[in-house]
Amino acid sequence: MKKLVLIDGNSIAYRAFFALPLLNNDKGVYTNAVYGFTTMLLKIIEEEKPTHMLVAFDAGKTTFRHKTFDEYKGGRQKTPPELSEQFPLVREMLDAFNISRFEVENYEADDIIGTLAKDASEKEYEVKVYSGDKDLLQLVSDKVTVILTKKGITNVEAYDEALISEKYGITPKQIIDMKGLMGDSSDNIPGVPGVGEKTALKLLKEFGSVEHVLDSIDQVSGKKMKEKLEQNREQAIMSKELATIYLEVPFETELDDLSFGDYDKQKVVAIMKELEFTSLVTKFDTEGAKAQELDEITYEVLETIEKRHLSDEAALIVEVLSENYHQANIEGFAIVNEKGRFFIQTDHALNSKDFVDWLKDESTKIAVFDAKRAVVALGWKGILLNGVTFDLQMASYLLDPSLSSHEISDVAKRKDKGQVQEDEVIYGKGAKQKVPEQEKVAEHLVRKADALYQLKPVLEKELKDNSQEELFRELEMPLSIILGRMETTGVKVDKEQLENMGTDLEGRLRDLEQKIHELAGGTFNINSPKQLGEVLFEKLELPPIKKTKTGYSTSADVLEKLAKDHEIVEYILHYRQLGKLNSTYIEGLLKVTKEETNKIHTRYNQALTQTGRLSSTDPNLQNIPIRLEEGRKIRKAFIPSEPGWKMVAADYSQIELRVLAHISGDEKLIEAFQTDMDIHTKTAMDVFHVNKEEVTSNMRRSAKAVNFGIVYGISDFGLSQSLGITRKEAAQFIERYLASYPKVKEYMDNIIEDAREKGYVSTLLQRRRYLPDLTSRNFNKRSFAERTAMNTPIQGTAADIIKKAMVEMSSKLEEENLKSRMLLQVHDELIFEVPVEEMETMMKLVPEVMEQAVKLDVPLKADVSFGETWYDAK
DNA sequence: AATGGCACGC
DNA sequence: GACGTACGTGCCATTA
Repeated sequence: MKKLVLIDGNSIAYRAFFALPLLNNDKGVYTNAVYGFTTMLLKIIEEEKPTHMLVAFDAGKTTFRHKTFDEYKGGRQKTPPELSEQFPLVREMLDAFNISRFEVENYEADDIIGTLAKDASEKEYEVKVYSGDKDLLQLVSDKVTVILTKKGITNVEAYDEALISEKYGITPKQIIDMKGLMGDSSDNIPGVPGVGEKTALKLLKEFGSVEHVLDSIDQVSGKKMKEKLEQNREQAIMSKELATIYLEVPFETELDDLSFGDYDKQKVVAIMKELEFTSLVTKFDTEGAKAQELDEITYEVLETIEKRHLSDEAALIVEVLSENYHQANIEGFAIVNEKGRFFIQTDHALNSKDFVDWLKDESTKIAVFDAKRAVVALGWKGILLNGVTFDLQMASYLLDPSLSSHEISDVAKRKDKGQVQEDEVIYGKGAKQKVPEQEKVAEHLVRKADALYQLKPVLEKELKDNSQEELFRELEMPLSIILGRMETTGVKVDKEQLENMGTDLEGRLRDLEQKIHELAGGTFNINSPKQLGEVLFEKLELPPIKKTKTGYSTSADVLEKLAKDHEIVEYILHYRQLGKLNSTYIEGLLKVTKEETNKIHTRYNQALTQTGRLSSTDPNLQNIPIRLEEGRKIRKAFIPSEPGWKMVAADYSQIELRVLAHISGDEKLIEAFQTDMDIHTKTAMDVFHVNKEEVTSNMRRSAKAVNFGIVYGISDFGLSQSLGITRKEAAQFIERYLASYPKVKEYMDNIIEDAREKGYVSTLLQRRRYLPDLTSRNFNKRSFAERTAMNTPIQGTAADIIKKAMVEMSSKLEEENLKSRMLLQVHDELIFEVPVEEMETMMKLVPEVMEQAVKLDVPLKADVSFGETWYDAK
């Protein structure tokens, strides 16, 4: 069946404008109304799947209604200029979607919609009308549904005859009579004074229409009402006339002209990108992006790969599709070099001695995308890849870590080199991901290799211009290989230990659950914040301290405040704590432990964080509990993979604050570290102006929180939260801190100024972070950017340092022929497994290498310890 | 499949 | 005067 969707353009744009905050893109163009409008369009297209579509706009200022009543729509607020300027963008978007739009002189959007709705229903179309204006309800029939915006923009309500009758007790046609009686202040339709919705509906239920009410005034109850109706006869008739949608608007357009479906997705995406609707682009791209038109590319599919196809310099694609590349399939290879463009099937490639030898050759210069992925995936198959000198992902990340994607396709577009489709277009995503026929894969891989080949010199030049060559070549590239080796080595877990802990936890969780249900007087899901909120704040009537956007907050800090009010709370907190341990750590870790070896192989993401830190996934081994003893026991399950070996852990002591002392040059801080003082006590002494003996545990706690704030760039609000004090007090704390360390204050001020001028901040080893928001007019954005400017050089330099230590540590292990293995990195900590005979060496070597990784004006300090398990290495 | 709330580490 | 306030990962519940 044919389906026509009619959209009241002005009404939806208005709704979107007022429902959304005033967004703008980086060119300062306001975009909230276009954004809302587009969201609505996408939703309509997806849900309604219309065969025909039209957006109607109001034309000009005067319409035929002004002849009837020249004050029609009088007193209306002028359209805000921030909205008016968005209408051309809305039209542009509609054109990209190939959606018909028009306006007709002298008529309103309503009339166009009414006329078409009538025409279409006569031709047996299903008609859906989208608007925010209740007037349109008069169009509802068995063929026509009117969908009104309720709240926001995508929250809507569909009105059919039944719903109108249920809500108002009248027919759609009587909506006009209702308006005639009650008027409409937004359109300046007068109606009958003193008659509102209630009275109008009552009258209509009794008399049926405006005319019948007026004919039967003597039967209307109430003297006052009779008088009013009598006095406003003409006004009521006129109001009804004004509210009536005109169904005979003259225009040429035929329904067939409104067909919808065929449009240029690239064009839509282009506009979305221009307006910075990134979330919509991703959504839209994956939903329906058709293969874009690309220029042809020539390549050979090689069955046997020989020396004549290979050369010292090449771009290589090792296509590993699964997100987790450990023991993963390789879908194929592509090579682009001066000899041509080649695709090779995986089995052909790995069976070719020439090819495998070429991969192993250390003297080649191979460019890849995501070196670690390629090396690790090949490594699991027993193939060495040794000649990688360029990783496009890494280069793009170092040049600008804030970019949301460093994918070849995106870098290619950004730099306008090569034509590459996004992987998602070729393979799909989620459950629908699949590998298409070989021809498609071959072309895609070749295009990627080709782009890589072209992009390498471009990004190399940029790295050089940024003085980031060394960071790239000497630090991150070697580190990626080292991390790959750590991941492949994996860390052994004592499964039985985990399982036993799990059994214990499950028992205790059951007991706690029972106790909680008892105290609550009924069963509910404690894991559901919604249900928990109802129990605590409604059933038990505890004071709701904080709200979230969906209901009551039940977070730990709220519960802690409630603990004194009801016994149940401490049980819930305990339940949460144990539940977390069981689901995330016990079950989570068991799930990812490799059966045959009892090893866990995490993956580090080296091209993600804005500061230069690593992150770890699948599982995340950088957030294994330590703070509470209960959780810390999880670490007992991490053990050496060889009998008799031990775990060795070394962590930097206060590395960030030492970095701060170095870059600020603050004498007091430097001295504190040179004499290896307890830095939090020292801070307390300086901030509270007391001597060492007078520092109370509370003073030290506050000082520690301030130091924490410095390291992580938190706001006065953040500090107030962690100390449980007011924002003002927190701000004073920070002020006093800065007054105590004037050089730190100077550094903070200077770095912001410097970053504003240059547009970015850098770390010791030239890592960069751009901060465009430093000049934002938005106070929040600007403050955030300022804190980032102060914090990133500190945290980023600390990241540089430990990375450098890792590279050096790796060389040392190799040079000295040590069997010890580096296993994990947790931001300021390195974990090794070490054979007994190397214990002495390693206990000395590891902290030495870490402490000497860079030379600062303060000493670096690394504490090292060992044990049978990670837990014992403390 | 996406979003929100919560909690873990640094 | 309000905004919404280190980052990153992963679990569970809820909703679409």
